Amino acid sequence: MTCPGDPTERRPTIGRGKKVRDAVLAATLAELADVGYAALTVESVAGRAGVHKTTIYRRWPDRDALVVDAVSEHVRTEVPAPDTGSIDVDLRELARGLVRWMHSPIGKAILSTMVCGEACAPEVEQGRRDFYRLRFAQVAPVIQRAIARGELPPGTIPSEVIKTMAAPIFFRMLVLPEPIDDAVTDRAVETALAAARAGVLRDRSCCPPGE
Amino acid sequence: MTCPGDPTERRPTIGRGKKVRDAVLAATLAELADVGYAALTVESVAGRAGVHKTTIYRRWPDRDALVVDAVSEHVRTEVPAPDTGSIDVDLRELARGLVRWMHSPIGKAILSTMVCGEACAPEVEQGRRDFYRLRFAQVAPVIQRAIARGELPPGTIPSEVIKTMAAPIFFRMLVLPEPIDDAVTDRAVETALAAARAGVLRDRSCCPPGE
DNA sequence: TCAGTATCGCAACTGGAAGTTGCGTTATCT
DNA sequence: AGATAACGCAACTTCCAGTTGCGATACTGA
Repeated sequence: MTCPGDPTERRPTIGRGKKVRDAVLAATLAELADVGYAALTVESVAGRAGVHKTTIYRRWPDRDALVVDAVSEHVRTEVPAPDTGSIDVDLRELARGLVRWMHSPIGKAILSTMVCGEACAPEVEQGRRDFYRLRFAQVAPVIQRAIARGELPPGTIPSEVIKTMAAPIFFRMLVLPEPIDDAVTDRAVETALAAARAGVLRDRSCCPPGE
Repeated sequence: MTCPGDPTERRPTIGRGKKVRDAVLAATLAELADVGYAALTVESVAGRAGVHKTTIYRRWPDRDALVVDAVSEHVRTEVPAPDTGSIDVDLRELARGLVRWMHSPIGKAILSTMVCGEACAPEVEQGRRDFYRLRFAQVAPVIQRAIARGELPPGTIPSEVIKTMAAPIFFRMLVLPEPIDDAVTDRAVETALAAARAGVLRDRSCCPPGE
């Protein structure tokens, strides 16, 4: 039984270990972006990483754990929250960033992992919830500032504005699927703003419908 | 070489054949609803249908063809287009119907088939496009009548209204995922209506922004 | 009713990928 | 330089997709 800080403890990944780990995780992301979550095989990842299959299984218990590990490294990336003083400009910038991210290799890798419906590993499920919760929290200040400036009605729920903006983009990317151009992106932004300004996205439990 | 109508031709599925086919397709839908598309195995379907695996492979070339066949039978179902004289009521009825369908066994079966990201068989891909195109076409008259009544601005694109209403529901069901209650459903409807009334969902190539 | 034929059940097979095990080899740290 | 942790390798098991050959069975048409 070794505890953290125990002088007799050997760190599990040192030197060569770290290089292998990085190579495998990078290869996993590349495979995810190329063939998607369903078609990803451990042997392909091993080949791409220049590593033997056994090495992967010694570090990660199974395929899902590997994917979760590879993805979660890039899940905590900071997304810049724009602050131009105009909610129209800020929200459009967020939407364009979302679309760019969706088409990037890492974005595609994460998406293909996280859109497995209900039938995915519990770790993936939990990771997905954390991911979106974090993302919404990161960009909520953009909406809060707009409310403070009086651009959006008081009581507007920031996460609802973000979701309303993001929903049509995800819908076209994952469900339909249709190409996403600037017109689609702008329409998503304007839809979210129109709904927010109409008071649809307010918390109704605290504020009476003062229409 | 037999041609259709050739008197020497034997119909491929008669008598016993039809019962087997129905049992297998029903079992496929049940399995889809239970475990989803990714985890569906031909042997499970065979067991549930009380049929041998070989029988399935003799009638359908592979797993995907079986799923497509099972699903496509239920894809052409008519969805009633409400006509109460009020777009608010009509659209809310459409949204509630969508949510009910999503939670039904057949709805879950179809959804789990159609949300496989980019990595699904071309037949599934094509079936998905046809499915949504048909659905949008079926309910477009609801929007068109609202435009004719003056409830929505002229030039409003019916399919855009439907997509804007449906997107948040799919988003919460498939991406987040969050439970979908009446508040979420109503908010999706009001968002679509607010955007339509603000002129966001009009065809901009034909009508100048008469704001 | 009865023969003919299509369909089905069954068992045994190939092939690919997940995941495991034992052992020899290499790189890293002290 | 030597001990040791990490890696490479090969050989397995298991599961499922998909195939094949043959014997059994149920439907059809006369």
